[in-house]
Amino acid sequence: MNLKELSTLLGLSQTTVSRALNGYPEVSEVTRDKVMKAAKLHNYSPNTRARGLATGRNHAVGHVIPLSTEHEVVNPVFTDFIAGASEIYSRENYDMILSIVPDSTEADAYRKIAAKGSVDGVIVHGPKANDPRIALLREIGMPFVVHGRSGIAEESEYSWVDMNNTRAFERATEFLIDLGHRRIGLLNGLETMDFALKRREGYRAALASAALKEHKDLCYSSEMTEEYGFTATMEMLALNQPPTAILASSIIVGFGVRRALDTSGLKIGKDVSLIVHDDDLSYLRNGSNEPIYTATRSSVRMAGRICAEILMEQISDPNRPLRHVLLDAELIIGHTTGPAPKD
Amino acid sequence: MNLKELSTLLGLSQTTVSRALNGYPEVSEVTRDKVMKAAKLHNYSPNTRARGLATGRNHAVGHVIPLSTEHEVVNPVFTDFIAGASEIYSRENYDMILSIVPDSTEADAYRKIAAKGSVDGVIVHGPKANDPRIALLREIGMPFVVHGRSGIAEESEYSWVDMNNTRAFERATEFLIDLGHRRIGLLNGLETMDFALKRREGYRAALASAALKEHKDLCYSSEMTEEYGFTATMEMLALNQPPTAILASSIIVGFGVRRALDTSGLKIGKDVSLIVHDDDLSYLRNGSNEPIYTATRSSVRMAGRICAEILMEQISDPNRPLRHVLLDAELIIGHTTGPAPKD
DNA sequence: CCCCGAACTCAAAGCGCTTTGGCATCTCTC
DNA sequence: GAGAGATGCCAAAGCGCTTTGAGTTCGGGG
Repeated sequence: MNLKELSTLLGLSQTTVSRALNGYPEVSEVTRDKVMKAAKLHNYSPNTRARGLATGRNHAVGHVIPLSTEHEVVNPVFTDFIAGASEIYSRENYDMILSIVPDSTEADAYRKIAAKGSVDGVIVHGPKANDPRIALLREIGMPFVVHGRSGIAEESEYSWVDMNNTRAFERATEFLIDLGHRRIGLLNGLETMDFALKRREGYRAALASAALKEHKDLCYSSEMTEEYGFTATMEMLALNQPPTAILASSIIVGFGVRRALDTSGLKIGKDVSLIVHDDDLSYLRNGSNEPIYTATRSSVRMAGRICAEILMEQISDPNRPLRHVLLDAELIIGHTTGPAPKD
Repeated sequence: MNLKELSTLLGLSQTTVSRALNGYPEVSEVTRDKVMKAAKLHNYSPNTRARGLATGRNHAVGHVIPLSTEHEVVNPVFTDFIAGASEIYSRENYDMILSIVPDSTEADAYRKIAAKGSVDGVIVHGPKANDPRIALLREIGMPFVVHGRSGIAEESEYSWVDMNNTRAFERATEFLIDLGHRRIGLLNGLETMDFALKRREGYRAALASAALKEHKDLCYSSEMTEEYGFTATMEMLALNQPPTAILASSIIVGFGVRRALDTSGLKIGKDVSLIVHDDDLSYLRNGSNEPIYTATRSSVRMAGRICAEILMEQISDPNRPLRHVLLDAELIIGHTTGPAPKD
């Protein structure tokens, strides 16, 4: 069923039917009603391509996922993020187009997306420490929102939604220091990524203000897998002076830490304390009533919602001022932290 | 840059340029070359909407994710699946459109997608025991591939890619029985889902052929979270006759089981054995060299690739015969199983 | 030297929609 | 009762592409 068919069926012109459906005032309520009913009855939805072609609007946004050899953004965090974003999209009747592109061809991919004109805006995932995509998108002139930030310099020049990574990890480290811990391991994410750098800074700041020095052999940086948590922890435990506390960059890494401690016969929260960062993932809840892990928590799903909302805003009116949202993580106390053991 | 601009720039007609770009034989190699170069230089990509309108082909496939109150398909398994699928899509230059729709309006959503004509085919995720979507899509006449199956009756009438869930869980159960276990807990997924039902069948079959009876209080069914694994295990351990082995439907559930055993001071693989199903998720690897958990393993990412490939086939030639792919899970032996403890 | 087919190229139609500008018809107002 | 302004509807253009059917050019055989 297309417009033409529907309109001949109704004995009206295409114009009138189109206007009726799109809420233009030039059509009487009676007619509009008739049209609406007929549309529903015959299951008519305007063809998106044609509509897009005519209006220049796609009702679609793009999520470009760099597929790199070193870092996979298609991860559980990403999943929850898009779950959040799509809540907004479905409300606004927008489609979400996912392109997973090898990061070698990423710049091209963005240009191509712009040229193909199939989306009205994009969301940038997993910004690196100094990410060329931002300049690129500004140059192209397509509305975009970054999940995270990239470098400090021009962060006022694009819209972003970020968690306060620095503060979160600073706070977590302070908490451990207050508990008497002096040797604190950091299982960070890949430090090519902006968020990981910021977390590192926070960790460092807390140590510094307690006049503690950072030990190189207690600081790890890698893709955030369970295996990583396990291996790194085992390595640290084998040191002459193993850490009494560990800060893990995700709950999955935390699982690995737990396994390593179990394997080594150490009691979590007693022999070794653990704080994880908890993205509040729907499938990896940190306890339902009561938290299991002591954690810095910030819902990535929420971040997805906010990003999407800002992008919608930006699309509907490109002249809106840029938006910057900094979400604070809360420190929640679970069963994996305790006072530093005396030796 | 659009076709018109590009062609005047080259001093050629739009037809010629279009043909040159699309590989038609009516254009000389010299011309084609010039056109190609210019297109690359000026970063020209044909507008997808216009192209779609003209050809009726979108170069896009849809993934419809039912968002239900009881079951979230946006889960880590889904993530790896689309990572696999998109490997194929990006190779074939297809877009992936994700729609997350409330499952109450799901039927409508499919009709609407068909009517809007923005995709050439769809992949059906998370089929329920008897899923109406399949009949619906056949009626609509849009190419589709199901990840999983739905009921036994007409499974020859649509394309699907599934894991042999029944066999996998039968084999795992047999393995535990061979180790001497008699009380085997099952932490299944939601048994409204087809895959979970099939797993249950396999479990049941193995028990039956060993002349063991199924204990209701050892069989759980729920969304596959860590919390679920923990809670259910704690409950079972509190029984008069707790299980000596547990079968968990995912590695995440397995994490919960591990935590429950730790909490209870029980040694995994000794006091209680554990087999998980391992979807070989990139972020939740079951060990890199050597498996950690004893598991039935089948790569969901691979399933994604195969689904996508079949769908591409089906789209390019709707008359291709339907395809049915049944992937067998391998049983891999990790450190979480051992002979049943004597009491 | 001419004609014919091969090799190219082109103008124009059409995909399904929105939107501009215009045309009836109808209702007031003076 | 006529002109002005609403009101409700319509025809047609145009979005950027593909594709049909119709040229145009060129080289080679008769």
